[in-house]
Amino acid sequence: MTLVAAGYSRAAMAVRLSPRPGLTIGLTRDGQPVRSLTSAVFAQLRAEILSCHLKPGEKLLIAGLARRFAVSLSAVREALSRLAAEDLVQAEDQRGFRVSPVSIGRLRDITKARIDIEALALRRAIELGGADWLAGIRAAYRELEATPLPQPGDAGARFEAWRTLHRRFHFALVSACASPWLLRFRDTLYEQSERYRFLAHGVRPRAVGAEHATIARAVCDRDVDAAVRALSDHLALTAEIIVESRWGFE
Amino acid sequence: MTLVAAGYSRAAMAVRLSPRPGLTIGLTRDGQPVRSLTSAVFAQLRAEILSCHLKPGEKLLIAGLARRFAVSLSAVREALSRLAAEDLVQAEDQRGFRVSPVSIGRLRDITKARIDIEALALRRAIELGGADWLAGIRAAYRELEATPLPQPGDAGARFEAWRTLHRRFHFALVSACASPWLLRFRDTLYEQSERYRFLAHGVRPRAVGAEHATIARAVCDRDVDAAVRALSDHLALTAEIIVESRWGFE
DNA sequence: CACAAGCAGAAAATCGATTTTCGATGACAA
DNA sequence: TTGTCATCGAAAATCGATTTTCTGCTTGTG
Repeated sequence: MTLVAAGYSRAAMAVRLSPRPGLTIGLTRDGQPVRSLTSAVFAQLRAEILSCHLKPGEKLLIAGLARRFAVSLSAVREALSRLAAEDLVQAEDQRGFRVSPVSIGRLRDITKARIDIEALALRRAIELGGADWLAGIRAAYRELEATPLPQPGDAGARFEAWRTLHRRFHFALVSACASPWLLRFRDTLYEQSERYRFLAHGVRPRAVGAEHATIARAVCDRDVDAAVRALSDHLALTAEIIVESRWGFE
Repeated sequence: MTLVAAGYSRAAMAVRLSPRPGLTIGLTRDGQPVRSLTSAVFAQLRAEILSCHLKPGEKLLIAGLARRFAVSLSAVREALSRLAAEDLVQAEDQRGFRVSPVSIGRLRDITKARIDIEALALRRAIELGGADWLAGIRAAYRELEATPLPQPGDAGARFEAWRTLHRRFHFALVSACASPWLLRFRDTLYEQSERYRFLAHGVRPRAVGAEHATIARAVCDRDVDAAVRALSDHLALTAEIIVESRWGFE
């Protein structure tokens, strides 16, 4: 029966994915459930890199990861290849993989490019977005506001919760931009900066809420220039704070 | 001895790479020689997709490709994963890979995003570029001019030669932009449009040379607005022609 | 001492056998 | 007829054994 068969498939996948230590069944970035071991490994590694659990520059031993996740070498290799494509890890033929390094220079580049590209996307979104888009922004903003900013030393879950809402708010702003490619690039850069954001988390008090409010207000007023300016300032300030913090790697 | 050992390595790699039918030792995009089978397969597939030898939408059977290149399944899988990251192929868990489809909508998106991003990069390049940069542009322009535009029906090699120079000219324009991320995104989009360019090659006579000249002149005059305008027009016109051509896939 | 060559263990890359999933086809009941 | 469900070959995914390459250490030499 299809239902039972499908049920069985899901169950089988759960059986295959879940009992592996350190591997949790998650969702891909487009909200699809993970349907293969490789994707699960990919997601797990990605999360660990973004949260700097795997440190910038760290060598990634394929055999070690395979043992840790209880999967085969190929699964790990493929996951690493995919991460390399987003520049979260770097690959060199015959020499394996390592977590992409971080540096002030890279952060500056990411930030500048991000400001430019977010601006492009935001302009288009303001031009094209309808009432539902604005409603989405307001909802995302309210949710974000309602969630306490995680304090340094907070448990991972608390941090994750805020992080998800923050991501969602920023995505809501540009979601009406109607250009898959711009959104994709924006997403790549957002992800890149997430790692840096983590490194400098909580080093300096800051009125993030007010900044978000300014952006949201300008967008809702459809004031393109003010919105772009507010967003740019927001991103630039984040980068500044991170640079100031002089984090532990480099 | 180190030297002999190194020589031996290279020879061994050549032995391993070259006798495979349909697989040629090439260079990676950063000019490094290909040092692994996987990279060779990646490069080969990429070339075949860009030249539409592998048709948009076509299913890519892993086993078939592995047989064709005389390599293992894993090598092909990994190559395909990498291609998926650039959106030259699409992957779906448990369902394999296919060449990314083409469509008017996608072309429009690629073109719009490309115009925006090339403009960003060009502005920065004009701002930062020195004499060597200008010299590079002039050299690339002269070389491109000296090469006859390939006619429809021309041999692949002729086509490839022009294509390489064209790529090099456009890259020269923005090469001084000093932002790895912008350049990377630009490159991705250039590559994407190459496939479309191929589909509509030669459908309508056009003064490409003059367009390139206009761009080069404005850039050499450091006239930012004129340069950006000329480049945008150039890209937009290309897209228009392709759309007009109503190519055979969709 | 500085430097080349040789060697051994570690790690990456490759392979093809095995397992799992997909998808088309046909049987059967409502 | 229409919609389920079982079946079966094809294709994808996974695995771990094998081969190749790298890397650090040791030894020998000028």
